[in-house]
Amino acid sequence: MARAAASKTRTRIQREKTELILTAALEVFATYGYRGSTIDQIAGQAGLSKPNLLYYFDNKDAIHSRLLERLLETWLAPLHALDENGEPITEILAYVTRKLEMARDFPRESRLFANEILQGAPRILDQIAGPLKTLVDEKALIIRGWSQQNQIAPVDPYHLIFSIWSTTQHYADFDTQVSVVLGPRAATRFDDAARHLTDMFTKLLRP
Amino acid sequence: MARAAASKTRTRIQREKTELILTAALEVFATYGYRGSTIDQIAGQAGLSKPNLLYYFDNKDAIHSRLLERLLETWLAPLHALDENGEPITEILAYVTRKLEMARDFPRESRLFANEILQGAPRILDQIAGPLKTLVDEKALIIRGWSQQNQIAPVDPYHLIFSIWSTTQHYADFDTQVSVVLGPRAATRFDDAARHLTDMFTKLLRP
DNA sequence: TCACCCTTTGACCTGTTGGTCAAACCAGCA
DNA sequence: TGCTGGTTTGACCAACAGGTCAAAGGGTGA
Repeated sequence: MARAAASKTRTRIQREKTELILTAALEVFATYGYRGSTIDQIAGQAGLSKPNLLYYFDNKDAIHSRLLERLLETWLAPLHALDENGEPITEILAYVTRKLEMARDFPRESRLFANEILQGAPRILDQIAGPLKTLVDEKALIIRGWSQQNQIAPVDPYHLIFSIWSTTQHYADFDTQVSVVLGPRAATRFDDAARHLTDMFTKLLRP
Repeated sequence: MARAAASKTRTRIQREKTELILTAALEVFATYGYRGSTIDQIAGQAGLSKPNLLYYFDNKDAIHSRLLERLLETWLAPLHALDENGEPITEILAYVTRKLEMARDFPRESRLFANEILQGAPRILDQIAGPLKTLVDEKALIIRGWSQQNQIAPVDPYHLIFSIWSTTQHYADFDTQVSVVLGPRAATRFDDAARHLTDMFTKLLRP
């Protein structure tokens, strides 16, 4: 077992190198998926030798797992923030906006997640079936309540959430395609997307 | 070079085995991506030995390339069918429906495509920048025309198309997540999605 | 039926990948 | 300044992956 992993990170160097490795690994895993990525690639990206990297993490899987742990928190935060007591349409539009900002600011996290789900979520199925599903169920109930009180148009809350996830994450996961198709217009893709999605979900939800 | 690849497929066995291999490879590549898949895996899935598989295809890349070639045709067909002379909203909703049916009936093709784009589209960038972009530009022009003639509400045609792609393909690419989150409701996910998306795009486009 | 060519396979080769280890190296504190 | 324990590395290993090849096995038309 790697020395540094035997106990909680304590020295300055350990903190720095661990972070360095995770950043490099995020880049690599997000692009090639777990099986498509190699330790050498990650080490190279981090500017370390392979044995040096393995001094900080027990093995390839440990790096990946650590990334996924962190990911879920970040990932669920925006939905968590959806407030039952806020103005319904404002709340949902704010959620859309936050998700789109995450696609813009954390595209690698989005791709890491996409890769994992595409492969059948072998390593995070528990988290999907547990915390994620719980949170979605909870928020779906709130949205259904808003529907029933006629504060928003009648809508299937689950498929609404899927629509928000898919449309926003598309700008991270399929950025290659989006940018090529848009050509020069790609420069303003996130602003244009914000306008488009705000418009779309407003029209969908207005009672 | 593989014997069978030297000339156009001619014998019965060649036709059958080639098809068998491509089907197996689609399954494997769609799940693990190019680098994450092995020839042994594909051979195993097809019930063949590795050398036997390599008798029909020169190498791993040849199998993958063949799949991608076929994919683009299938992939662009529904958009191609969008008819300038049809009733605008009907045409676009029909496109949404067709795309959703493809997500339901050809999820592996969708995932293969998603995997390729996620990795930066190294092997189909030309096709994206060429035929795909050309087709999208052409159809975007039609949609813009409909907008300007007030047959549909003003909308950014490119981002409309992205929304259609993302929402429909989500049900193929993220099926693991969708099914887990929906739980027992998952049984009717495609019908529910059809209703939801029809509703959403109708409201978006109605002038 | 038999020859011919298509098909299949076991053995093998080479490069890659995940991972180990002992030894060298270095940072910081007594 | 000299320990001491954290850090780094080159060399190495076993398993795996892509791909080759010669030889054996079959299907089918003459």
